[in-house]
Amino acid sequence: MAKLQKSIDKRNALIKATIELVNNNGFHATPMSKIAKMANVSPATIYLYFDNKQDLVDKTYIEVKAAYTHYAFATYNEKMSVEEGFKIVWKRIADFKLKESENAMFLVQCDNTPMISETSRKEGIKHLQPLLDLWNRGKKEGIIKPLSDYLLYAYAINPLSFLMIVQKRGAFTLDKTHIEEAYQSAWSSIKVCK
Amino acid sequence: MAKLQKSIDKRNALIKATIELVNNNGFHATPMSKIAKMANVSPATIYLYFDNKQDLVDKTYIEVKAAYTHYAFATYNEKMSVEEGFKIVWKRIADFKLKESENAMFLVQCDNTPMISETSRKEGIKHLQPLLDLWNRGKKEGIIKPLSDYLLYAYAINPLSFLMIVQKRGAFTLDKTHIEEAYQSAWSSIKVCK
Amino acid sequence: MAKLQKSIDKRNALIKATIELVNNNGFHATPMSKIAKMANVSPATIYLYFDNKQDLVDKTYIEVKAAYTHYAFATYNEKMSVEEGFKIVWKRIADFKLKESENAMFLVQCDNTPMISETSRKEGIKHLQPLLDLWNRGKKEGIIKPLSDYLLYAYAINPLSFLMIVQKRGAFTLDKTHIEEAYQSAWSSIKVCK
Amino acid sequence: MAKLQKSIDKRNALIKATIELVNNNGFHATPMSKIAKMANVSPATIYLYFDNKQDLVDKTYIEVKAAYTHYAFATYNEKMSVEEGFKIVWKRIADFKLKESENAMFLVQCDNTPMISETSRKEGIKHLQPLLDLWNRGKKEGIIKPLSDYLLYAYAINPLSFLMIVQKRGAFTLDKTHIEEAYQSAWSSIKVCK
DNA sequence: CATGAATGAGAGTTCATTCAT
DNA sequence: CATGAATGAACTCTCATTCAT
Repeated sequence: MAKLQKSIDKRNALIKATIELVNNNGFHATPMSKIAKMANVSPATIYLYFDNKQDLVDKTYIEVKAAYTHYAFATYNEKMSVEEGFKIVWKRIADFKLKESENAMFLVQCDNTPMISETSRKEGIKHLQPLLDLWNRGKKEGIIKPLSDYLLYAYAINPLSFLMIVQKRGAFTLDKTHIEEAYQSAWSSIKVCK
Repeated sequence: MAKLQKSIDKRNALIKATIELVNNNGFHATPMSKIAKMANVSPATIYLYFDNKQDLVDKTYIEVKAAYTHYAFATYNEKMSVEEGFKIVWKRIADFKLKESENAMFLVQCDNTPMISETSRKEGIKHLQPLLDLWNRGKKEGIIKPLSDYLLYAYAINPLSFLMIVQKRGAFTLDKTHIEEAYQSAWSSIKVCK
Repeated sequence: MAKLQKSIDKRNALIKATIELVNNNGFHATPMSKIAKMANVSPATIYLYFDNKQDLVDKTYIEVKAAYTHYAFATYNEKMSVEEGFKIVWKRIADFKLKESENAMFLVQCDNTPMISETSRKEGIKHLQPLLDLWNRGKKEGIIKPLSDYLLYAYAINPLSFLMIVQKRGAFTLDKTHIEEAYQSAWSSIKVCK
Repeated sequence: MAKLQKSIDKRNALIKATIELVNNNGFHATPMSKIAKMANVSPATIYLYFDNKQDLVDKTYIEVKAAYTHYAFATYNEKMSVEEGFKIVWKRIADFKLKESENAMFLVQCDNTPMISETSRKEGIKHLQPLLDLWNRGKKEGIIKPLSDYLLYAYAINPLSFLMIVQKRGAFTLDKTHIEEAYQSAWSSIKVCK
């Protein structure tokens, strides 16, 4: 029990170190030795928990992606109206990107870079289904524009990633007003104009 | 003169090879030796044109970014109405992302990764000024929402990058209808609703 | 007693695993962890039975060498005539090399490689004494050529190792006829021609 | 020209260092770094001449094997009588094993160990053909026993390897008399007794 | 007696960069 | 101007060995 607990701690420390270092340096500029050092273990220890570097970053990706979607849908349920449901999910996503920006930055880098294996990428995408279901419902009810899910995602969700990055780079600070404005832009880009 | 010409060819070949290889493998998984091979020069020759690897990728970034903005504004002039100007620029940007997707992909990877030096990033951003000017005009005329430029960019332009990536990954194909729909979403997210 | 029994089983399993893995991969390409796995024990357990890797392989060598010589002389006794005695021993050795080829291969690899410590090598050689005694008797009786024991061994015994190896590699299959021919060659190379 | 010469020198130095170190320590106990040091080059330089460690040792093997057979047949021609031809070749082989014992030891280790790739092993075996041709001639003429080539090799040639090893270990010194005795044993083991 | 977890040291290999030509 | 050869430094990963349990 004590042993097992300790193991999970080390695994978590490794995942955390991976996120931080990859965020700052990129995948290939992050040596295993630095990850080990930051996690306070020997380089060899990493290989007790992960097969190799690719496996480490893949598993990190999947874990962060799962945390992301879990957070996004935590307060949502399918009985909400489309507009309310979207608002709730959108706000939670915005929250995640701002409050857990380390995690969110990591996902952005993974999603825009050839550093994640294709299988892990697909694995990570699965958890978004509830949002796609919500949109389908909206389309049927004539509330959401009848667009491809990719287009809806591009306009309703993806801009938040961009905003998070520029904020992280210090060029700009997102405050509550901006969030509200962003939400309005998101909603107006996908809702059916009456 | 002949010599100089030859030099420019080599430089161009190096830039091109860098783009292609970084697109497929990422910055740090792209060795100088491969770049040299693809450009049909010796590794040592790279250092006649660029200071080091960072300089090579920085200069590549700036050159591609300049080509991008040049393309974006090629048919625009400041006497156009705000709506017309935006439409023209937006369509040119969409065009660039689809037709010159190698270049566009490269920019996306640079912009979402810590691989470009901060100075080069700033250097690359300057050329977008005409679009910001257009938006300012639109705000004054009450046509564009009075939002931060970052927000406008996030909703009006950035989604195109996302769409280009998913298309590149083969998950989705953008046709003319999608482009038109995307434009409508972009415009409705930043225009003032009357 | 039960505990001791269990220990001997583990020790034997370790020796057996060592032989098999070293045969297939060589000494240094055989990690302790694989030996442990094949013997169904923990890597740490090996160190309860052996001081270190060198000790493990040295003790394995001595054990196999002892088994080899024990087998060779099992049906021999010193009252036999020189020719009969040699024939009996030679046939037993041939038998061992063919029937216990795993063990025999292991000895060959040890004897042609710097993997065994010098002391263990000397330790292993001692058990051959009865054969040397037989030869000395033969020399005195004028039946065996008055050659150095090394020469006698080289021609009378060592060829069997070579034949075993080529057979193991699949290039060639030794049948009863071959064995008889080999014996004739062995004997004619050391007996005094009349 | 000067460049090319220098390259060949380095390659030769690497081959030589490989032989010496593998002889003393075995394949897997010979790190590339030591080979590099002994050859007075950087570890990275090895990879300009060989693909990897396996390739280095394979190519070394083939080169030494070629030198061995070249030496063996240098003074032989097919018009010699079978007995004379065999004697000449046998003596040359004995010479090689004693005078170029580093090379010969290396071959023995390669041939009794799973360190050489199967393809290289086969490549190395080809050059022995003239000896097999000689034996075939001898069999037809009724001078050589009608045995498998493997048996002939086991008794006529292979004992020399054993003798070389024990001499190298210092247990025994081969002088001219021994060589003559060994030759007689070799010849009597394969010739047809009249 | 037996272990799984942990690790320091070192393995093979790659690569950005330099330099003699 | 252009190069192929060379390399030191750093990379990922393995392994013999130890130790708390």
